[in-house]
Amino acid sequence: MFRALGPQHWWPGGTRFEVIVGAILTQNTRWTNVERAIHNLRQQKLLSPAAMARVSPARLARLIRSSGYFRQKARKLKAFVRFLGDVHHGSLTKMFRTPTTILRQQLLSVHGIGPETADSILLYAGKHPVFVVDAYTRRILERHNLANGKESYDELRALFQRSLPPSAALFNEYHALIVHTGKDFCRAHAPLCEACALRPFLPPPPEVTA
DNA sequence: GCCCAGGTGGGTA
DNA sequence: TACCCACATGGG
Repeated sequence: MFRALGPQHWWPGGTRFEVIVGAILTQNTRWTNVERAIHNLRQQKLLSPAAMARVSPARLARLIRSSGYFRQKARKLKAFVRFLGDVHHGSLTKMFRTPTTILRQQLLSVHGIGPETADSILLYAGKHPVFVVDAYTRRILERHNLANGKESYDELRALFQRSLPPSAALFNEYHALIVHTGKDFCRAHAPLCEACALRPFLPPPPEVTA
């Protein structure tokens, strides 16, 4: 994938806080919709933990409207900056100095941060070597008979982390490439994929209803 | 019009 | 534990 598609440059320019905001806003949402919301927040100078802690939930929701679920996500952003203030004195530097497994547990306790968002924050904002699993990762593994669909998120994450060197740069690129190819991973890049080259793409069987 | 997107939390059995 | 469902905008 890397040879064919090159580096994906995920979250190269933004601040750590911007990456975290993006990770929350992009939940089940296209990145293009998130970009407008980020743009609004930057324009209003709200892309800092302190500023976001002060803004009203209603105004925050209005500014991030384009990213969908805007009331829920405003609440989630507020929950994160409150956590950051309460537990890490408002400092991302202090937060990311926390050992990976402990910080992961802390993040999972914050409203609106589930496993994928926690790992995206750890990896893309904090450069902690955790592998981010998403719906595409699961589909690709199932298609290649490396998973059966019953595994938990953490089991799939463990599969990658025990099979690869613990490199944040590698995990960054790998997850980004999986998301970039998305649902068309196998079809669009069949020449890269031995399993798919040998076995033409088949749509999933229709649901059988009782 | 319909489907889907870089999920998560709350409710019910 | 294992499903359901709400959350909501914007692009193909």
